[in-house]
Amino acid sequence: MLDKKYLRDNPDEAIARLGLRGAQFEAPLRRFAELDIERRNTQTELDELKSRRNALSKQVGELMKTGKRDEAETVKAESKALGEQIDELEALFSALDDEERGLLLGLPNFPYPEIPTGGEENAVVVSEWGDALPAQDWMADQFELGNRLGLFNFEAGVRVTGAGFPFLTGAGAMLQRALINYMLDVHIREHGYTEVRPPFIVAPQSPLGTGQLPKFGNQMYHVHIWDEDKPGTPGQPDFYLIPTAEVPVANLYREQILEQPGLPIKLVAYSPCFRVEAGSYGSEVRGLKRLHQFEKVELVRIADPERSWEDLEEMTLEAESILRRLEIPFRRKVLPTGDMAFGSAKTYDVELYTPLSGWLEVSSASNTTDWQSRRANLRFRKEAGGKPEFAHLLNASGLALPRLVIAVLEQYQQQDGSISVPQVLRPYMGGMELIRRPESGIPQV
RNA sequence: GGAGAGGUGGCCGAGCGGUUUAAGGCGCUCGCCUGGAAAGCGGGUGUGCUGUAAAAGGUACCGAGGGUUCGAAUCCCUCCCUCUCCGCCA
Repeated sequence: MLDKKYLRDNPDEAIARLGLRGAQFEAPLRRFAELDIERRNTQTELDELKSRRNALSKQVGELMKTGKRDEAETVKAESKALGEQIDELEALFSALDDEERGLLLGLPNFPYPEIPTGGEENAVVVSEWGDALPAQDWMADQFELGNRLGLFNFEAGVRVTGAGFPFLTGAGAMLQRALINYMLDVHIREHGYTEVRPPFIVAPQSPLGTGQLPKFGNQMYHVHIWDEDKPGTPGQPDFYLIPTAEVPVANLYREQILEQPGLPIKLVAYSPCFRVEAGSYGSEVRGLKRLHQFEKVELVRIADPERSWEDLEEMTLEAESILRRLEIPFRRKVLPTGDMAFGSAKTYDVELYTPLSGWLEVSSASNTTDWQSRRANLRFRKEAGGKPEFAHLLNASGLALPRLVIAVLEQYQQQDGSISVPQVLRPYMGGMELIRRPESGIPQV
């Protein structure tokens, strides 16, 4: 959510800044300006009426006490009339206030000044690391490798749930678990994060705080509690499955004022992620590239506004450090204004390189500045007795798993068809050095 | 899921229709006192909106929402949550 006072005082600047996102926000911003004036005038008037009613009511009390019943009745009548005016004005006020709030909830964050404008094609690669491993004739892609080695089972996933919900099996499941544990350990032990195990199902207030609601509810799975009285007519969703751990973790301190918390607060969370991901199917997203359910280790920082841009740089490096340790080449892009998430002021995407699947996004690191914290009403006090101020909220995947698994499979495959387990993961896989086709195990069909 | 109790300021806790601008206490803070400190005494001590150059002031908030009333922390309705006991359960 943007700062009302800023919008009020700098309407043209606000229009120009949001204009950088491509879409037109002039109309809602102009409407906001109108509403804001009307709302405030209404409130002033309303407060005045209430003040008078309070005085009259007090007067009634005194008159009753001193036995002046008739006079009390007169004042009562006056106060009642006032009350009717108040009710009317109150209705107007809440209509204006609701519309204003709705408008504000529908506005994205201001982009950071120096980032490129335009769509996806304008993303700028700002750094690259590692040497891309060229594809060889004998190499197989992730889908074939996984099937051959019995690492996952897509058909079974379709049977059990539907497309996009694969089983990981055998060494595939172990590899995934090893990566999760390894990444958590790196962030906890070396980057100073505190681990959080969040709820995977959240009430609507939480995605409202992070910005998925009210505009993007159709990208999340809804959970309804069965109501005997009105089966089949769910109405308002009761809960959502989290699309990322960012949602519960960024809401950890929602509605709180943190007293001299010593920012940044660094949180790392593993979670499954559920996304509807309408559209875009076919061979391009075959295998593990795009799923309805995937897993992720997520970094969240609650930052001091004065140094949140440094926090963004640090977090991106922390995400990238996983790839360095696994010796997987990657590059970093700055997303242009038109390609950023709604709440982000600046986003880096980290893409790893795989021999057969090419560049794949495995992390997205964003500074949402005070946009999310305003929605979530997350504040802190820098010094005792000081004014509460909105913290900055940042998030970065550290990292998303399926595509990381793709990279490990494709890059670490051997000519004999096995996959060599990356050094750093071996302790997490009981010392396993090679993933081979199991001679015995569960049937694959 | 059943029965009972309860949700009040940073914390404890009173209030159960009108001197509540929420008693009292604790904590915090400022001042007085003191050589210094403790004790004691006195003042201050929330958040949002509004307002202002800044103040002052106004208004709302006693779990949430609605209702009754001239007036609601207080009465009524609905919901949420916490605690105790029972049941069920990984």
